[in-house]
Amino acid sequence: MTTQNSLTIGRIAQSAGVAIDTIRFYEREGLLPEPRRRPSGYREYDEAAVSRLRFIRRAKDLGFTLDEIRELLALSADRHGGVEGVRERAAARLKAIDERIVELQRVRDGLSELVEACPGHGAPEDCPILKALAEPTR
Amino acid sequence: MTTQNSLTIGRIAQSAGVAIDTIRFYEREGLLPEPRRRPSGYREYDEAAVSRLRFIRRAKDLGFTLDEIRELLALSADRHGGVEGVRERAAARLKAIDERIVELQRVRDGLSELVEACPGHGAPEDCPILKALAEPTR
DNA sequence: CTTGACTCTTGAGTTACATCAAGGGTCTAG
DNA sequence: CTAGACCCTTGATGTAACTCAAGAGTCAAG
Repeated sequence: MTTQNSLTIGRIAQSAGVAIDTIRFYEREGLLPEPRRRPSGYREYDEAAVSRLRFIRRAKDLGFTLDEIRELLALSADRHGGVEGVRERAAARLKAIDERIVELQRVRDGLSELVEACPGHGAPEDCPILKALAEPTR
Repeated sequence: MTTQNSLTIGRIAQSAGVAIDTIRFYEREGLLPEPRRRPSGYREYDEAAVSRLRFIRRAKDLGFTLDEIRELLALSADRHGGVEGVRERAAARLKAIDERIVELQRVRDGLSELVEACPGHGAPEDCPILKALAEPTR
C-alpha cells in the first residue's frame, strides 16, 4: 500500500509542512529516528517519516511541548498500556489549557475594565490604567 | 509625603517582590533609571523606585512584554498625549489576549473531544487521539 | 559537461527574561 | 573588632524551539 519510493529531506519537509532544519533538529532531539542514508550521505525517508512529522506538528498545535511529544511517540508505539498513557497525557494537557484560559480570562477582564474606564486623554494622574499599575500592592 | 530615607537594592526588591538580580537587569535594560550611589558604590533608591518596580510587575502580570512596558513607562511620563498612547497599547494588549483565548478555546475543544472519545485502553490503532495525530492533513 | 538546486556537517545565534557564579568590597549588630 | 549579611561587577548559563552561516559535496535536467 505504502509506496517505497525514497524521499529526500526536502520532499518530506514539503509534505509535512516543516523546515528542513527543523527535521534535522528533531532527529538530533530524538523525535525522529535516524534515517537510512544514500552512499552520498543524503538522508532517505519513507512515508512513515512524513506521518511521524505530521504527528509532531499536530501535537505541537495542540500545545504539547517537544518533550511531551517524545513521550506520546513512545506511548503510541507501546502496544500494551500505551493508550492509557496517551489518554492521561492528553487529559493533563487539557487541564493545563483550561487553567491557562481561566488565567487569561482573569487578566482579560481586569484589563478590559481599565481600558473602558480610561478616557484616552487628559493627565497621566487621571488615567485609570496608569493608576492601577502604579498603585501600592492590594 | 514620601519619606526620603534611602533604600538598598535588597529592601526595594523585598517591597516590590522581585529579585535583586532582576532589578539590576531592569536597570541594564533601561526600565529603571540608574540610581544614585553611596560612596561605596551601593545603589540608593527611594519610594518612587518601588512604585516603578511594582508598575513593571503589574504590567508583566497583564501580559505586557518588557519592551511594551518600556513604552508604557515612557508614555506615563508624557504629560501631553501620553495617556492616549497608554490606552492604545492596553487596547492592543486586550485584543491580543482575546485572540489568544479564542485560539486556546479552539485547541481545548479539539483536545477535549479526543479525550472523551478515547477509551483509555486497547490497541493504539483504536485510540482516537493517536489516530487524529497521525491522520494525513485534512 | 555544466549549472543550479539540493544536501551535508559543525557550530553559533536568536528571543525573552532572567538567574547564577566567582571573587571581592561594605555594613552593622554584638 | 569581627562575623555574617549584604552589595558590587563581569560574564556565563538556562529554557524552548528553532534558525542560520559557512564551506563543501551531490544530483538531475538539458
